[in-house]
Amino acid sequence: MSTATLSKAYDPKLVEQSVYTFWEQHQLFQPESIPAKAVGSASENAFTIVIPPPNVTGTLHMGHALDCTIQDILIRWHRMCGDNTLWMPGTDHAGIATQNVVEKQLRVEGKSKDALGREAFLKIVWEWAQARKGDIVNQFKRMGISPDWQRQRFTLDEGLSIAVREAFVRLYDKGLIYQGRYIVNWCPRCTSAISDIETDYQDEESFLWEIAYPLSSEKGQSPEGHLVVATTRPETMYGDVAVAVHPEDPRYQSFIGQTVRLPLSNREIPIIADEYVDREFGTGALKITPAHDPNDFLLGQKHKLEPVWVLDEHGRLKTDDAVPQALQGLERFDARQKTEELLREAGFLVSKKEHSHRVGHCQRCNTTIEPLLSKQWFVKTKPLAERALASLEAGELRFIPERWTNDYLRWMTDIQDWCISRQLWWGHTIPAWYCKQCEHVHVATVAPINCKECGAQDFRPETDVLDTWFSSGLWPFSTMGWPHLDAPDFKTYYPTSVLVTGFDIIFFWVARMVMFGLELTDQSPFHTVYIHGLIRDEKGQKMSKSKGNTVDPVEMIDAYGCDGFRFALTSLITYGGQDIKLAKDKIETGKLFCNKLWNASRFVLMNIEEMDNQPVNLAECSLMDRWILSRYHETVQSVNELLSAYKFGEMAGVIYEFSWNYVCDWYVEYAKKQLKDPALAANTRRILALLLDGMLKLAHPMMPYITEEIWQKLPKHLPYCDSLSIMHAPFPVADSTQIDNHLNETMDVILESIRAVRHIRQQYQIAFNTPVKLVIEAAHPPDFQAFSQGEEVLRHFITVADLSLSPSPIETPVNSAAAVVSQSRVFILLEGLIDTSQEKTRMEKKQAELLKEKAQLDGMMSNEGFLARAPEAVVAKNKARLEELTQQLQLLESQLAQIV
RNA sequence: GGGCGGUUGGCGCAGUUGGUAGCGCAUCACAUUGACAUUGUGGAGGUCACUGGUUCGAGUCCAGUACCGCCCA
Repeated sequence: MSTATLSKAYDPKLVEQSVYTFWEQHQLFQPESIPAKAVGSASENAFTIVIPPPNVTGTLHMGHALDCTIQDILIRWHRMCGDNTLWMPGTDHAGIATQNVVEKQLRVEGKSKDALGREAFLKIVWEWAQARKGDIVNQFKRMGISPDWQRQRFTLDEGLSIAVREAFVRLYDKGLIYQGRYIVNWCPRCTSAISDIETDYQDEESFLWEIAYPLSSEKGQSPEGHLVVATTRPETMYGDVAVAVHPEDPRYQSFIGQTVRLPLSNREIPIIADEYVDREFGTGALKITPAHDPNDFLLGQKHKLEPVWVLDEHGRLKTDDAVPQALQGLERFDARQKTEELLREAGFLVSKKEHSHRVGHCQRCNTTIEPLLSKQWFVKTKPLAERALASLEAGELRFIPERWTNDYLRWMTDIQDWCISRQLWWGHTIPAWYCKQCEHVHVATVAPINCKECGAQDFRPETDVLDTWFSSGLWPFSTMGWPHLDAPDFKTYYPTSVLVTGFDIIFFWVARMVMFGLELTDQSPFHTVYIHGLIRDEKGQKMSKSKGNTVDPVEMIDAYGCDGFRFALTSLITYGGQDIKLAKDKIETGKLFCNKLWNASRFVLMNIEEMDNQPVNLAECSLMDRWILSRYHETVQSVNELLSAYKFGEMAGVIYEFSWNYVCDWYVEYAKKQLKDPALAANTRRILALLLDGMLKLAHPMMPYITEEIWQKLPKHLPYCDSLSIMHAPFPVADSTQIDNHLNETMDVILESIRAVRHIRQQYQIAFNTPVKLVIEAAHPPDFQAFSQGEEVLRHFITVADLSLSPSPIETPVNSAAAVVSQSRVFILLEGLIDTSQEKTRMEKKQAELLKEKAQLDGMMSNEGFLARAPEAVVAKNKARLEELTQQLQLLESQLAQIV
């Protein structure tokens, strides 16, 4: 990165790796390397983001690319603003997901986790996770992001594990964690409990079986001597402990209090009455299976019925007296079929009707969930949620876009206790020990010595591990050294500033971080949650491995370059957080923009080699100079405002427009002329250098590589180029005194005239470089002033042979084509014959446009309501515009009159 | 069933205090290399889903309808 000349086209492959290596070598991502601000403490100036830690399960996808691009933009911007900026990176151990993937791999090799044993299995998972972590970090680096890799964390790290145990014990001691026997969502494939929100419900076409349960009592008055129950799960009938009917159901009044015998297993169970029963559903008689159905469990509790377990952890019918021998050991769906057959044969099956209902599936492996009554650990969420809600109300936390607040509110308000124990091996073991003597439970950060209950010294440790989201919930402070309150990072960087993530994990993750943060640190872990949309494919479909429509971000980076890719992503972000449909031609746009920036820089660098180190001399500036500086400061101002407001898409648009449509299209072209003028060359170089430096700095957060590469080639003697890297160079600050709206209007007249003349040139097929004679009638004084000031600019852009400017009305020159600009007429003198019909068409078209606008304005201005109620400024603006329009129309009419 | 989001030129999308509809891509014409053909110049293209309301004025606010998508039960 030393020669000042650039190659003809931007080649990201030649730049990205060496630039990233440069950043890393100088440890520029570490907050310690940022020059400290003159005022404020390290903590006061801190800006912190913790990365949503990706699962070590897999590879990064487009969502990660978007997520980390947004974070990198914020981080690089704040870093350049001199903030004490920390971006904490890391990965998540992803309990179930990782264990599943490794188990699957073992199966391919003909091994199983149970054969290996816990210790050997965990060793393999660790190796696997370490390898994946490396892959993920490499992918992240390809994205050009700048987190402090020195601080990288993993949820199973020693420090984070200490935090997990500490948090568990504190919550347990406060009664916010408890152990209890409840129905949980059980995945028979993962052989673990999972939480409510890890369960996805899908509509399934199934059946409703109606089964006759014979009355066992002699007092039975039913002619058939039985009660017909309806069920979607006949295979669980061996675990029935009662049949329930509605207390006011006239059909079953006489049945209440009697008993029935379970077909096939012959166990006797009571008929009970409960208002919970829906009389309209099925037969109105409900079998109660408390061990295997959540609603039945509640009814069972209410009626003090002892549950009977008939399904084991693999979803097979148990080898147990309650289950008929023929069915013992059968998988649940086989058992369902077999049960149906047996019932049919024995004459108990009354009917089988088609029925569609919603069935829970494991989010990780899609296995049908088995509701199972078991002993699990839970977080009592209500008190935690109350604090979380209060902090939202107190304004300590906000969502962008705001609408997510409602979703978050509703979920927090209607929150269920959270099942946190998992029957897995990969994860944080729950810090609990059972006394082998008296079964007393001890919860502590370290193993107990003596039983508090009976004094025994023999303990059985808990084998269950915690839900991954438990450790993720501590992430913003466990990564900072909590529970050590004097840990330097915790003191300086906590609470963090912004959390950037997708809406899909608001409940899984964001909500839990807020609850834990408030409970354990007394502070909201961040003040702003920025929620972005999902990346979809070009047809708008969600990307998924099963659909095969996933796009690998690293492949996109290989093909289009990282900066082009990042620009494209950023420009597609909307403030409302709309999902993003990503097509390749959009990324192509980003690549083209990089090339444009590269070549503009190439031009500037080629021309500033000889430059001095003086600041721009405003007194020596031409109209064009002052105009581009005005536009530049305008751009700087809006980029800063847009970043403050998290409007990334607009920021990308503003930078693109300024660089391409202002600097490249106009200023660079004009600078070519000024550079040849000895009186202007030196100052022009200063302006070019200033603009290039500014553009690079503005774009750097979004496009880190190309901006660094080019910036390094700026002359080192420039006062604003003296830092080691653009990363630590100060972000541009607008000088509002240089923003000149009057000047912008003047230039608009000139630029519009240039376009009008170009249009006429094209119409008459006058070659671009053929000099033309111009006559301008500028009877409107401001126009005259504008043309007087901008004559040089006009001459340069339209190759003028001769130009005359009149402050008063003139006769229409013979053989001329005309355009009306502002309130003036611009004539091009044509040597050949004027195509009057073409002229007429153009004039009439313009006339029609203006008349339409005039009609609207006339309507408004003759409306008394408008004049009375509209703001004065609007009325004045309309009045001025109407005057201008009238004038333009007059000019057009006189022009048309002479064409005939 | 409840909630949320979307419907704007051929395509993809902007448009937050209501004041004459913008951008990118594609398209048409011209330009052939002096930073860039990964380019330049100019043009064409829209009754802002529909209905009604509020207002001097609605893409923008309110109510309802249709279609598409997501979340929750």
